[in-house]
Amino acid sequence: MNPPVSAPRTARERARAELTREIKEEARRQLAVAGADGLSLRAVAKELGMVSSALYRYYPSKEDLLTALIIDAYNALGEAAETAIGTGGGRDAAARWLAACHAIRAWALANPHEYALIYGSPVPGYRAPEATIGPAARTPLAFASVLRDAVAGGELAPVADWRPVDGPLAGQAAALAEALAVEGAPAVPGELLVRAVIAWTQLYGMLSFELFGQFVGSFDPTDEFFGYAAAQLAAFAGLR
Amino acid sequence: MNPPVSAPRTARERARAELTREIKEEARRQLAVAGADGLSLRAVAKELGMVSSALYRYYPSKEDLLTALIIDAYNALGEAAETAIGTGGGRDAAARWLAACHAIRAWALANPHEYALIYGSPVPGYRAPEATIGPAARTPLAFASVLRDAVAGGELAPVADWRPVDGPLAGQAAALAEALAVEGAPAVPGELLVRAVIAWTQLYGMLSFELFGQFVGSFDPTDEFFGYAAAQLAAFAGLR
DNA sequence: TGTACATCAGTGAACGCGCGTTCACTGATGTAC
DNA sequence: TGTACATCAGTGAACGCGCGTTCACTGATGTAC
Repeated sequence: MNPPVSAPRTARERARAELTREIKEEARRQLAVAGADGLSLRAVAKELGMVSSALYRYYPSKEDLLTALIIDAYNALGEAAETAIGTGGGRDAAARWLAACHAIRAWALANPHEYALIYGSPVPGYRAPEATIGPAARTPLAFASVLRDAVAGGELAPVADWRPVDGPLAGQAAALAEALAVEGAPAVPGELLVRAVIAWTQLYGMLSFELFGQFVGSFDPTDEFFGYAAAQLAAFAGLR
Repeated sequence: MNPPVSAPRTARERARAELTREIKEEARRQLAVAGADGLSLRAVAKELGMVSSALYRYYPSKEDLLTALIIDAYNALGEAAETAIGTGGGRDAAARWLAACHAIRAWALANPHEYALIYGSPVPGYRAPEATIGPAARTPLAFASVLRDAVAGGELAPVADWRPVDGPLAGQAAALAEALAVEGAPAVPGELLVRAVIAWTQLYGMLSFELFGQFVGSFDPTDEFFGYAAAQLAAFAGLR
């Protein structure tokens, strides 16, 4: 009946873990209403029935609380992408890629301020610490796994309008391919990577336009356009 | 030797016009350093050797000053795009489209905070007034003029990987085509519009990634990638 | 051209607000013997 | 099991700051006669 060793044991430790979480959740709630600039330690404390100075037992500064929110947002988005992509299960690479695109959009629409926190204009004066790098990489790595599977499974169609990737760009692509390489899996060609990153940036361009209101008066609501563009760009990248 | 009637005549009017401009320029300078949230009327006034309440003779509120900056930013970007596109002059549609893409990137890199002001996450609590709509439309309208010229000049290549545009998306595209129609010019097909907007969003996705630091560790510096992607997407849209 | 009045720019003080963070403290929880 | 001490959570007051905006005012500029 012993709890796992890593779990908190004493009442104090349990209370601390819980409050650390509750503070973060209340902060996230305020973020959703007022955006990153509207986040106020005093307001968070008041909502939790504490005095503002008490928060400093849990987060050494406002910046640390913000970092925790950013890491959570990256992880939530990354998890959504990973879940949508799954392990394959009979679906082809294009279907998995598209599922990730739609999952990312769904998450962004449900959490617009968290999306803005990680993909919008940087919070002035905030410098992302190293701890955010891993979580930030989850979504791109999930996409990369689809590319690897597509290469391994021969699920790539010859792409039209081909322009050779050469010069410095070829070098960058090769370096990126190496960084994404996985033991035992065939390497992802640099050209495919470049096209995939193009599709990836298009995805975020659409999302930012939709969330930040740039589509008002053209493709608004954006559902159809999004679906069309995502499918078209998966094909553009060569996935089938 | 009379000055034009619309020009300010009295010393008072001249001083007012000049200070209105100087306030805006000092505000822009602070924007460039600290971002939209760092913009402070008191700091602007201090820098100009005035007292903060004096600004209210020129802008009724901080929001109005921000609106002026936003309008200026849209106009500056629109003008850069229009200049790059020009009136044709022997260049084909793809070349003009690409020139606009590169001009927009150059402007964005030179004015990152102004770019963030108009294309980044919305300033919390700020609601863009109607006066921003016209300036905001300049850049998309400039792109649209290239599409019209391409249609008129038969400069469209058949696009590969074609997916039919139908359902609600076709309706939106048709409505947009109508809104962009110009007396005497052939209509822009909805399918072309959809593809062009895809290319357009990809452009801003790349720019936001580059400016907000998401390319660090992959395609950074981004010059080559940008050039490749822009050319590839102009072809994707069917421009040649 | 000169004078009387109206208009307007800019001042300086003040209002009322909210913020992040520090610090000495009290009282509860946990630990060692 | 009971006691003495150490650890830690949370309090409340305070510091020092900057913000947008209002308002009664003075003095300069412009205008009508």
